[in-house]
Amino acid sequence: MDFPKTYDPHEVEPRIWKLWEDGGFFKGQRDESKKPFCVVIPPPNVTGVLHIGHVLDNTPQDIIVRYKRMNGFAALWLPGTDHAGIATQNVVKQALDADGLDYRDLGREGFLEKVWDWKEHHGSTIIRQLKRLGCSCDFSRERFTMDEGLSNAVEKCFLTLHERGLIYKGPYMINWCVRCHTALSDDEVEHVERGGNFWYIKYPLVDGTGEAIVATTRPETMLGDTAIAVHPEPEKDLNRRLSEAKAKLERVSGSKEEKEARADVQRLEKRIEEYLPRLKEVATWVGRRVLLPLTVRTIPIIADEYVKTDLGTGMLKVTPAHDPNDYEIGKRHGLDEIAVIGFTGRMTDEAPIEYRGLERIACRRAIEKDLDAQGFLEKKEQKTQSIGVCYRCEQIVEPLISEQWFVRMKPLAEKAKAAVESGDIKIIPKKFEANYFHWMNNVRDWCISRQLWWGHRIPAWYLQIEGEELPRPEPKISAKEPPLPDDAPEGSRWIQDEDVLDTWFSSWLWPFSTLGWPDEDAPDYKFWYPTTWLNSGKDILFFWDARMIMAGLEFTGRAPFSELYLHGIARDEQGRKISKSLGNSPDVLNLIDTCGADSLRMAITSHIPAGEDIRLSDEVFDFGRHFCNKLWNACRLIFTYFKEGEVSALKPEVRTEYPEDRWIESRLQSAIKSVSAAIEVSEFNRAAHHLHSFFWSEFCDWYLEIIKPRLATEPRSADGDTDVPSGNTTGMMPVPPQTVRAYTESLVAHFLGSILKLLHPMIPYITEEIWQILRANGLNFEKGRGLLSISVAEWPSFEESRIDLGLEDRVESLFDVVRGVRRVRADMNIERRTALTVSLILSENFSAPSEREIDILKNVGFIDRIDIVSQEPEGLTSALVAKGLQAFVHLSGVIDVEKESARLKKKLGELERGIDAADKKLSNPGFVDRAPEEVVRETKDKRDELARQKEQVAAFLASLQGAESRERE
RNA sequence: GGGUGAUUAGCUCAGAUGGUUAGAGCGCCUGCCUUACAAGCAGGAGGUCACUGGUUCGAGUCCAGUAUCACCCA
Repeated sequence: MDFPKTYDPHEVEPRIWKLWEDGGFFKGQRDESKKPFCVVIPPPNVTGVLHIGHVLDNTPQDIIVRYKRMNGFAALWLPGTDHAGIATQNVVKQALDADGLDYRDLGREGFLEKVWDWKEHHGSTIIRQLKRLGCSCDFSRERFTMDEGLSNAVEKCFLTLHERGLIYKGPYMINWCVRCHTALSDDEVEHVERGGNFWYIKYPLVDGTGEAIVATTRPETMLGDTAIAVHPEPEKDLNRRLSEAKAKLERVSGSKEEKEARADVQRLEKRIEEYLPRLKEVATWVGRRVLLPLTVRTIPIIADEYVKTDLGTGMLKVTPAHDPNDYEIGKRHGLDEIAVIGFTGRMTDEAPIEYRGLERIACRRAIEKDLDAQGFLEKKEQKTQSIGVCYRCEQIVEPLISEQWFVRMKPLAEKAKAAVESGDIKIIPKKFEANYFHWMNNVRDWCISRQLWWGHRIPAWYLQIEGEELPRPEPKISAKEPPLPDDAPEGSRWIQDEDVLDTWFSSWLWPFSTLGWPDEDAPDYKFWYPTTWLNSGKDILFFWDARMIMAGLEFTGRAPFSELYLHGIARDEQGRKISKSLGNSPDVLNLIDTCGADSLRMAITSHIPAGEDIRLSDEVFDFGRHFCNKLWNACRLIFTYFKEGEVSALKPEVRTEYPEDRWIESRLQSAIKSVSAAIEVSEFNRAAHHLHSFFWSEFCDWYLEIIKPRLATEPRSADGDTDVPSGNTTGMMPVPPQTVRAYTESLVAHFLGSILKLLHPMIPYITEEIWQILRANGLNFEKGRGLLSISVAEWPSFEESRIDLGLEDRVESLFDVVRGVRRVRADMNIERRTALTVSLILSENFSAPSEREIDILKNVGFIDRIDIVSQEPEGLTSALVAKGLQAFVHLSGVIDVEKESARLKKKLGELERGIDAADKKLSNPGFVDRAPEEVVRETKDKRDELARQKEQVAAFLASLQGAESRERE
């Protein structure tokens, strides 16, 4: 097998996926000898197609699952989809529309058949696409919220809640979407600012002695008015408001809020002066009646404190059937609820005959015209207002009263709150706990019925007695049709509730229903439940996560997962939410096609801040692309040295005579430690950054450059004179004699193997492809199953003993010399082929460089000659200071003295700043007395080192100027 | 109206438990097609850490307030 010049994800990814699938590496195995680790996928909508949100959602899951799998856990990532009631019904309806069919003509059964049909043919799109992203789910366990097992779970859940008195049915003001024909939960209503009007309508007192004037944004609802409300004690109320406003003014006096507060006080004073008499007058009207314009009805004037005294006319029309606040007022006063707008958005038969059947907005226009014509319209003002629209179709939501099913949430919330408080469930990042508690403390009952056909039908049955016009209103709760009562006459029957349950009512059971619950003996449930870690978008913390916690505790008695990881949502470059309607979504499949799944994953992983939103741009994607390219090419370089024969990648001992080996080994250990730690606490961006910098800036930029000559020039066979005696190692194991080349190859292979493994959870395809190429060429990276696929290879283990900080320091000093030389070259425009000589002066604690160290300096610094000297050399030099040593680059004939002194002066400034900072601390008695001893000592050491360097730099500067004038002479 | 969060380089973001001269990628400037990579290499410029106070020997980090933005809820 060859190592292609470029990585072609389009060709590689399907091949690798097949390898994984054939190998069955992602199948969850209930291995009692291993610790279980289970993640259930947040089920994507069955109508879904892969978009950037899914990438954000699934990449972290795959990273942690692959990581745990490599760490020897019995890992299971359980995939599936939800049935997405409204969305799916809409999709199928539209498909039928396109064929010229009306779903209503098919009837409920016929329509559902079509939906199932659609699901069978199109429903797995998103699941197929998850595979393209590289998700290591156990696809043999794919679940669907409408599966038999999950439907049983829903039934069981409903019946149990009903038994426990936590489910009830009742009239309720719901948000109704006249287009989707269903109730929307509060969460499904979006609030938008839109232009609108205030209509001022006159309601004459029936005795003709005056008129009430009310302002409304929805004049068409006046047909359903059943009262006019005024504030009972306007004077008291206004004075209270005024004194509060004054108190506030006092409080914010002097701040920027003062202006606003002062305006508020003035507004209230003016209101009291100009409008209070009128308010007091109308307050006396309570109990009288007004004529409802355009109708033959009269309605009472009532007193209610909800009416605002400081705004508008101080009179409020009350329409209990069409406004949530009015509904509450109506309840308090026992008002009639007259529904003049129906579920289709058209006026009902309760409206006067000329308006019946009109669409609500058309009706509004007709009402305005008629009011005006009959002299009931006082005026009309423009006003922007916040209105609720359906999150799915953006139609204006209509508040309507209807019979709905509810879950009592308070009792469930108590336990769910406690689970997070006690730490049984950890929310990551922790800051979201505040949101969680806030929601739990203010939880409202959950309306779970939806007026749809597609979904779990509510298991409630109404008895239709033969001969009676309507079914009995009291339902019987039962999974199956109950037997008829003995006394029911012939022809009687049970009618099941028409409504279905909210889709979230099945997804809140997902962590256990997918594992076999309610069968508590189901093997998967026993082994993997409770699950370990759950990922979700922060936007569905309440929709889904909080409810899952409630359901888990209520039905299984256990928290459904122990860690809840929340990520942000995707935005475009301008910071706008990615949405279908804006059309600002990147084409994910196209990105995968052209750049590869790994590039996308790496880009996302390294850019997603913990719990914050991610701004996507081409630059972000480039980051991942560049990284994969770099990895590929580095491996290709290494491969060119390997391909001649078999190399053992089994961990060799690191020999002492190669400081670069010990250095990179030490750095690798740090990387293993920090990457593992970052993944353990779900900080994936941190893991990505560690790997990026370790691999690129250390492994490639330094290590590979240093060892190239060792790989390229040393003979492969042992017949040269390069044998190294055994025993000269840092480790315990004796090393058999081998050539330098063979030793280097196996060492590099070992490093490479570790790097590939560390990267694999983030970029699975490319690492697997490289693993396979190297394996096919005889590299025995691993024993056992890991040989077959890196996805089941063993995660590198951290070995503290291989970290050598002293050595890292020494090597860094050598690198500083190289960096300094490069800088001199760049500053002075010295070509690389121009020979340079460097003199080194060592400080006491820096032992003489070995031959190998001198070689390294020469090779990567392109230095021809290095002398160890004890005194600053004669002649023009550029001087560098590093920790433990000074270096002089001989520059007679090439130096630009001006540039060089400018550089030294700048360096001097930097050092002085550091010394000043340290001095400031050290001269502060508080610091010396109170700071920890260690910190003081470090600061002192630091100061001494900087001072030493400063002295040297100052001396260089002086001698540079001296030498220059001497040369000039 | 209530709640939560954010504000660090031109841009996107890192900066555990307060303690080196605040970092990276992209972009920018200079020089390089050096036999893995121009999607690259080497070097460089660029930040009074939103503002004002406070706590502390010491604040990008903790506290209070202000401003701006975002999200959630009403």
